[in-house]
Amino acid sequence: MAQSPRREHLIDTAIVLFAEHGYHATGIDAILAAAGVSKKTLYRHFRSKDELILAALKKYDGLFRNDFMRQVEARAETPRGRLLAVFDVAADWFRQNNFYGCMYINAIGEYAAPDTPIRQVCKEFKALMRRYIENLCVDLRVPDPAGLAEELALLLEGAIVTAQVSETRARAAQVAATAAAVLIDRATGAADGDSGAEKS
Amino acid sequence: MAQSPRREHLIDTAIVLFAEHGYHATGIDAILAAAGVSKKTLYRHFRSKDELILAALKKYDGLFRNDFMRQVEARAETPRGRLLAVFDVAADWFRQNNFYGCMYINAIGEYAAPDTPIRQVCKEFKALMRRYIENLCVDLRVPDPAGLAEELALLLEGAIVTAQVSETRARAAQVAATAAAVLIDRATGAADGDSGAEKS
DNA sequence: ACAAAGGGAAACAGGTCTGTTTCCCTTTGT
DNA sequence: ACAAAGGGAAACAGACCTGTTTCCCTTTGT
Repeated sequence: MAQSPRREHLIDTAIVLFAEHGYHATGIDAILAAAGVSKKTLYRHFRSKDELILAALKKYDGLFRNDFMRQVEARAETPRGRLLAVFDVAADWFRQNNFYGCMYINAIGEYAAPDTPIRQVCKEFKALMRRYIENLCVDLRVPDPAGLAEELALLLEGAIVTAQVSETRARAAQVAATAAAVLIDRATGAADGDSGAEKS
Repeated sequence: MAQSPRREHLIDTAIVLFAEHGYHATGIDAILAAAGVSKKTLYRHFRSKDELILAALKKYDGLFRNDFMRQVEARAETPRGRLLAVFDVAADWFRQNNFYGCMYINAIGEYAAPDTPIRQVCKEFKALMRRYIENLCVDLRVPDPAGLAEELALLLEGAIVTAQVSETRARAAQVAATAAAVLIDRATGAADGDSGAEKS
């Protein structure tokens, strides 16, 4: 199925190293040594390092989103439950000892030039994540699902970055989940003039 | 008095280049050429490139936070107004054509190793920003000012990152402001839904 | 069994990186 | 005016970068 097992292995190795050390700081030789493969093989499959970076970002996009959605859907049935589960899954992600933030955010930080393929892939990833959240919001039947999705996506991004910088990473996801619950409640219940202090 | 005008000019130039191109991708020579200064001068003032990076991050921390707070305080008088003004100021920041995201987030992306001085400076910056927001929340006299500050700080981080990736950058700040108003209302126990998210 | 392709190891080319040093020309203090 | 320091230009060292090429050994198809 895989075009070439060596090609895939190379991409998988590159994903790990790029995630941990960044893109400029990760030399070709480090990837080759980690993958146990020679330069000749690399340049048979990829024209340049940039092409390998692109392939890594594209493959990780599929892997990550697929895994993420699968976990969210395994944790809750209702739309509201799933929206909150997003932040539980994020918390698990943050707790991994090989968590180095979002590969795409980090990539954008190193490749700021507009209209490059790398930026394009990063934008697509973020758009697809936001769209996934939006689909959950649509199931919620709120008046403005896109608006709520934008807010929740913002919280998720903030949690990712805060977890990356912070010492206590899971805390970021918890804070985001708390705020998300408030925003969801407001979008679903508080449309009419409900002034009752109904506690969570 | 600045210790040395050349030293400061070097740091200022480095800030601009690091912000736009990142840290590994910005060579010493590029900074020297942009500053119109020779290597000898650089290595008279800094032992290494890392030390220059550190000096740039430390100086920018002061410049940015000072400017940010000044603008927030110029825009509103009340605690609530100032909390919302945070996102207006952010919107103006995002609109600048030399906006390349947060220098500290980008730095963390390139320097993931724990317990390095660079990471330390980044953590301190984020902590100081969060503390500034927390002080505004204390003035709001909400039951849990620290908790609200964490949520608002998360929104701000999310807005920064989203603006960095997105095409329509000011939109990110607007979404964050909308969500922030909801969170603030909830924390203050605002009776009805729309209690005016005006600034000024 | 034997030819053809795959691929590892390593040399190599040409750049760029950080950091040092040399030479020489300003500027400045006295 | 004159010595001392500051600092520009540029060569240099040594390392690392990407990407190419050569040589040789394995694997595989027939």
